Amino acid sequence: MIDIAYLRKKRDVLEDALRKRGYPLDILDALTELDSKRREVITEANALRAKKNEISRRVGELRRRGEDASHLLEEARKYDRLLAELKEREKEYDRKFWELWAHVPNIPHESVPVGPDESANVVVREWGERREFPFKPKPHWELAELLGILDWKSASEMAGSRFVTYKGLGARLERALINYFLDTHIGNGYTEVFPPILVKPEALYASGHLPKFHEEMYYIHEDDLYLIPTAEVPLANLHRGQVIPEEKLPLYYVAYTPCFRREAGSHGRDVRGIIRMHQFNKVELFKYTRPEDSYEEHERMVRDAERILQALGIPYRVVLLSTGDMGFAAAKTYDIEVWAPGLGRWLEASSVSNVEDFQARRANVKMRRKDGKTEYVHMLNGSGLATPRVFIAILENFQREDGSVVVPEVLRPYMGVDVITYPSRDPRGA
RNA sequence: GGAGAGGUGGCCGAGCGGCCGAAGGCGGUGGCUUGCUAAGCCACUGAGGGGAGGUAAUCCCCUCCGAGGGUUCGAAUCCCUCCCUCUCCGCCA
Repeated sequence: MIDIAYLRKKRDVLEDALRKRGYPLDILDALTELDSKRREVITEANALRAKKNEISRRVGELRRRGEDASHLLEEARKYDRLLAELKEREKEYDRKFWELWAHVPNIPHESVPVGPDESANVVVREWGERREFPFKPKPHWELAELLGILDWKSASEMAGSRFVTYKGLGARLERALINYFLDTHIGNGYTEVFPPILVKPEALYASGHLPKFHEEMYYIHEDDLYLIPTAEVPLANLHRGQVIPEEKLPLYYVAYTPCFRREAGSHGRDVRGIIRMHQFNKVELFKYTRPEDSYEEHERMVRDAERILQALGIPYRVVLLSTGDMGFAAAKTYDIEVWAPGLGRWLEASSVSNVEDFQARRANVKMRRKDGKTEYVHMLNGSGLATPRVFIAILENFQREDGSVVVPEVLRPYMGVDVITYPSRDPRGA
């Protein structure tokens, strides 16, 4: 949610923002109309309430002196019907206005390239050498099959499609990635959080996932709870309704959670392998910052995510999303895409966004300046990283002709092996 | 799941039908005192919204005491529903 001042005083900025994002502008006229009607009714109702309050005050005075107040009571009752009707209209306009306003996306930052879709995205930098293979690199699902580290049959039988069972060194690799990501970020000053994975609707409203993305999430009707689609949700709710002293900012958090997505509307896309799953693991970075620091912190967050891929030796590129490709809440987003030679394409492993005060307004998170004034904080989120895409990149980039996979150096302490070979066996157990 | 207690401002904590947006304390800000520090003294210090005024200083009004309804001329205070926290019991990883 953005500041209404954009509608009232900076209409040109707002129009420009919607145009850049490819949103229709007609919503603004409706909003302005609703806003002025709403204000009209509020003013009228407030005046009436003031009158009633005044009468009540006088009744109180008379009663205290033991005098008769019946003529005032009669007068007060005269206002009741009028006030009741005004209240209704006030509520109605208010509801309509905020409902519409909640559909207005964030204002893109001036550094964001303008364009209709991903074709206008800009590759900011590329890191690492894309390896030349003397043989045809296999896609990860073939490698996983050869190594026996992913079990599709058991998963589909117990849970359906887009679920997988990691086995042996596959399970170990997954856990190694999670631990390595967490340990690295904690070392960079992020505080580890392990939050609830089921959350109430309010939490999703605050993060901006509701009402728009209900269909994308798993919902438990009996308890009115949702499975989180990303740890961004609980992390954005960590300080809901709070006022944070300026000197405590910035706050850095990192959380590992499983993430659950229904992937409605993506039937038939990425059906092979673990590119797109209903359940996957992700280590999420999150920051609360002062408004003046958020863009610098944004850059640092991207670097924090990149550092992991550098340490793993996975080639990647950083893409600055265009106005047409950015998410609803974001003011600026970088995607980090890893190279998957078996698939022959780049895969998004991370998305790092500065949402400025967009979520802070919804979640009502403010900071207190040294002079006592309060202001909304800025919030940033980014994957650091999503494991499946990194899992894929490791298998496909470090595969050998026989299908075995060399484990990146930094993961070896977590893995206990240098190479994943068939039969995949955990050296410490069966 | 059963029984009880409670949710008040940045925090703690009074108030239980009428100038209560809310005593008191802590914290914060400004000032005074002080050789410095510590202490002390004084003042200020919640949020959201609407309006007037130069999109200023400032002023007026409305709303908010977990959320939503209700009773009443009037509710933080009474009633109902929901949410949350705590204590005890039961159950359980």
